[in-house]
Amino acid sequence: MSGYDEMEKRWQAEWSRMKLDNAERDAGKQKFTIIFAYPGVTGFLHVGHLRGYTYADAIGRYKRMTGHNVLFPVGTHATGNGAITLASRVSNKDPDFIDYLIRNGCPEEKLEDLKDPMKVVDYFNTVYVNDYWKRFGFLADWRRFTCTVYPDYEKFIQWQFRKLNEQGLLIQKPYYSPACPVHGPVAVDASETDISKGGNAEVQEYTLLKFKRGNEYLVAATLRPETVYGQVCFWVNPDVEYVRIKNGSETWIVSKEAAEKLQLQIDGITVLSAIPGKEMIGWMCEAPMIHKEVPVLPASFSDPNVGSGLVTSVPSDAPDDWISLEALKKDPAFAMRYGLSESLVGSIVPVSIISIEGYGEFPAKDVIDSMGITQPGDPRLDEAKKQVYKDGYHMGRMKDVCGPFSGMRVEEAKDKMKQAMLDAGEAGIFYDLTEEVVCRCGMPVRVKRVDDQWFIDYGNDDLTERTSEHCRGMEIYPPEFYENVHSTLNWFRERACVRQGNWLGTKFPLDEKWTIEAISDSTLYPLYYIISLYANDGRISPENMTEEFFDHVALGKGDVTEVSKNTGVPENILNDIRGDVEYWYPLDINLGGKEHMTVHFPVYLFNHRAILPDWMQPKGILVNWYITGKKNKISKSKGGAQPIPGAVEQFGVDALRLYYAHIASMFVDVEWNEDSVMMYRQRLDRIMGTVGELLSSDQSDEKKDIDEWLISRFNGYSASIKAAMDRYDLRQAATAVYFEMLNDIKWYGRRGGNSKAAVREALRIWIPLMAPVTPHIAEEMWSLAGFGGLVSSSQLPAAGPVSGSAEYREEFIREVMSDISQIRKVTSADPKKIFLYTSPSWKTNVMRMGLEMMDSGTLDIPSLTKRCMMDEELRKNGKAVTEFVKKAVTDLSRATGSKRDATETDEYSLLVSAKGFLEEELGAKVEVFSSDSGSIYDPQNKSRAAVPGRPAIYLE
RNA sequence: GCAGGGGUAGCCAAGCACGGAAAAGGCGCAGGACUUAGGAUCCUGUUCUUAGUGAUACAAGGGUUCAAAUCCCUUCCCCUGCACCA
Repeated sequence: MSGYDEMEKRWQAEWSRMKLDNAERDAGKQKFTIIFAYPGVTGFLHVGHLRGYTYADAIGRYKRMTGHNVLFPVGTHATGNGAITLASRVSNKDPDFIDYLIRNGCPEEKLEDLKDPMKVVDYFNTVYVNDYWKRFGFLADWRRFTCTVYPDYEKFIQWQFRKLNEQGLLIQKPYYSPACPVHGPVAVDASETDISKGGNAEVQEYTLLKFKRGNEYLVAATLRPETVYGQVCFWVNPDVEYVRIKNGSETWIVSKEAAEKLQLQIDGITVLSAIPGKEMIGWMCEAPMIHKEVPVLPASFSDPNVGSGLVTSVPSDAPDDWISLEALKKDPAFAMRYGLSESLVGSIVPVSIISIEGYGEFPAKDVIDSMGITQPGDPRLDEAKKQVYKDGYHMGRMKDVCGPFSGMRVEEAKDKMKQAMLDAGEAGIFYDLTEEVVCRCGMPVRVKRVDDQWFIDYGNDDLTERTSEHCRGMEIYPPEFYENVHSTLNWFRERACVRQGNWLGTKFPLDEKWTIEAISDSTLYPLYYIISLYANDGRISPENMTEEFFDHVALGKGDVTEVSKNTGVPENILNDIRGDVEYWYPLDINLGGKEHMTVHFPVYLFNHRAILPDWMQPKGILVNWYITGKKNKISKSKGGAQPIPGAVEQFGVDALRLYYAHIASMFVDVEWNEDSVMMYRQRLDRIMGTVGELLSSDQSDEKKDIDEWLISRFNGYSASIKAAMDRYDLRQAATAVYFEMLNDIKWYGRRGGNSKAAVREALRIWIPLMAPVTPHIAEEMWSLAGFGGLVSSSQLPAAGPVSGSAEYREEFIREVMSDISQIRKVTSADPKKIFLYTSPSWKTNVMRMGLEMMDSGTLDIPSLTKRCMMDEELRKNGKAVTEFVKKAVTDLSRATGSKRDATETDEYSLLVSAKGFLEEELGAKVEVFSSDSGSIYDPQNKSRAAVPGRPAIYLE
């Protein structure tokens, strides 16, 4: 129990009472609009998610305190089948899931409700807003909250798609998508939201090779159509039952499983009859492209679930083929069992077709040999296959035996040969998943052809170009993303934007049998936060939100009176909305997790560019990396991380916020670690304790040097922190605020600083700087200091002047102390007396001359020496001067600033004034001498080592 | 496959974009102070060397430069994201 609960809630209530969270248009103030990419409603969030959100709030708060009118709206994304899945798990009384809900604080009586997907959405919306964002002290404009499945939001999305259509950016074409027979298209991805198995599967394109035998075809599926010139035989699994199928006018033979898959991809396929694999062994069939008769041989590796279940054999470049052929040759008895004569098997010789640097005639053999694989079925064959494939693809060249493709690079030949066979009717295309995928409902997921799939045409050159161009003028962090966002935009092709099946989401306006897919309905939405305000309080309703309405408020089209008449929205409301849009748009910052670099951000940019005018184009993007779990990622679905309410209770909100802000740069992943958060908790305790002491201790009105130092330092921080915050570098800012400034305050006290005025001035600088990241404690201390008002609504004071000399003088003292303790350490002595000798003034003079020459660019050892020797006084000291000049010149060429200060500081009186302090700190008597003065106590002649900025030291 | 990031002290992590003083800050560790029993706090130290102002480091190896963790090249090793998943 942190005990901060009460304080946090008190200030949150106060901010709310003062309406700090509401964003209202104010023409006299510069606006700043920021959002974070809203989360999907898929369950409880964990501490990792708050990282990005916290950045957004801290930035918003900082902007508020630097003269901006800030709009920071939030929402959620419920499109998809997440809520449906959750609801069905509740309906099915899935014990794990029920337990998960209860454990995360869902009241038991709520469960009945959650059988309804929309209630699930509502429930989690409440949790996100109240338990996470409000609890974290965010100053978001809650009135604008929206969710992608709200009827008004859907109107907006439909409008957006009409606009895309007007631009000619919606296109239709066939598409191959993983689909469940019951639920339609499903997402196959590592998070396994839609599916229960096979998250790593990918859709792969196979080339179907047709091997003619009489009037039917044995159909093999291959990933390597470029190897057809190396075909020497054909593999059939003798233990598998295959089927004849009718495809148009042709009869094909494939595995039963493949037939089922093909039916989803090719119309009119019917199964004719079964045929055991055994029966086919020994057949001869004509290989495509090369038109040679090849024998059908038995192979156990031929899997009915993969591809067509039949495999063409290219031993030269396929390790499986090579090893299986070898095995067959070595075991004539086995071959005989299938009626294969030894001479037939023996006559099959691999054909070398691809030359790859570093490989011999038969790449497959080379890999097998180097990996030490000796028989079929070795699990490493998979790896061997990948190796040969990869090297062949990138470095390979087709050999002379490859007809018209001879000499081509494999990369190029692959497509050309595939196309040639397709054109000749010798091949087909088939899509399959790389591993078994099972839907949440238990049905197998297969690749299905969808004929009239709609796409958004992100491949459009003009759009890509204009979007890319706009990005050059944006503020995009990290810089790497600024650089490579262009290649991401270029890489984008058509993207399927609608889907069918049991999904929550907006109906596609051009054809309502489709539902708009989850990424596509979340591209232009920041704009909707401006309008949602009016929808949420009932000033407008979904029925009002026609195309004309959005054209007017978003694009400024049409005449208000006319639009008002047609939409039923009063003119003044239309004017207000339009005015808000003109004021708040575009977005200054869109903040999202690193995955969005290739997902949301590109489409966000594209859609803005496609639909909205120049002045509404986005200004900034900020990407945050993740908080990860130990070893593996913490994830929403799999859990493993601390629930947010528990963490809040344990550490307090501000400690968590500071943890996010400071633990690492935004652009690296961080492993979640409770001890680290605790450390930040303690640091905040220390700061509050220190400030409390400062406020309660007796202070004087007396002015001291150290006061000037403190204020100078704080002014310096104030400026550098603002600079850091302007770059959104919260970490650097936090280092200064929570570490360096505290250290300085401590040093100030140690040096005897206790001026009431200086302390108050320092706190007026310091506390507001804490407000963006740790607003609750900042507010608490602000009020404790009696500064009046809320620090959260105050403005950061302008940074005052920095005194270089005050800071140098203090640095000088610290270095003297450091040198003394250094000497003490090496001598392990415990001196009773410490003698300090400041530099003789002739050295200071030499240094000054050096600085002058440096300024005029004429500094070097001989010139400075010469100049010194012209001086009567210096010449007396000839040898020492030459030596010092050497040193001074090297020093000066490294760092000039501190040397300049050194020549301008009266070190003797500075040390004398610090004498008391030094004696106390060092626990010894301190004597200060100037090397210039005639009679000094210096038994070891240490004083000759003294230089400006570095007094000599003698311990005794 | 496509695209991108990184290797700095025992650990985390700044700095590298605009090359110029062992390299911020934190953690950990060691000593001390304090005074308590707190997941305290405060000092000091933490590459080596040395009565200090010296030497040497930034994955490895080359190069450019008066000067490189920072720029260029090569090699090795890690990591991340990738479209109907948000």
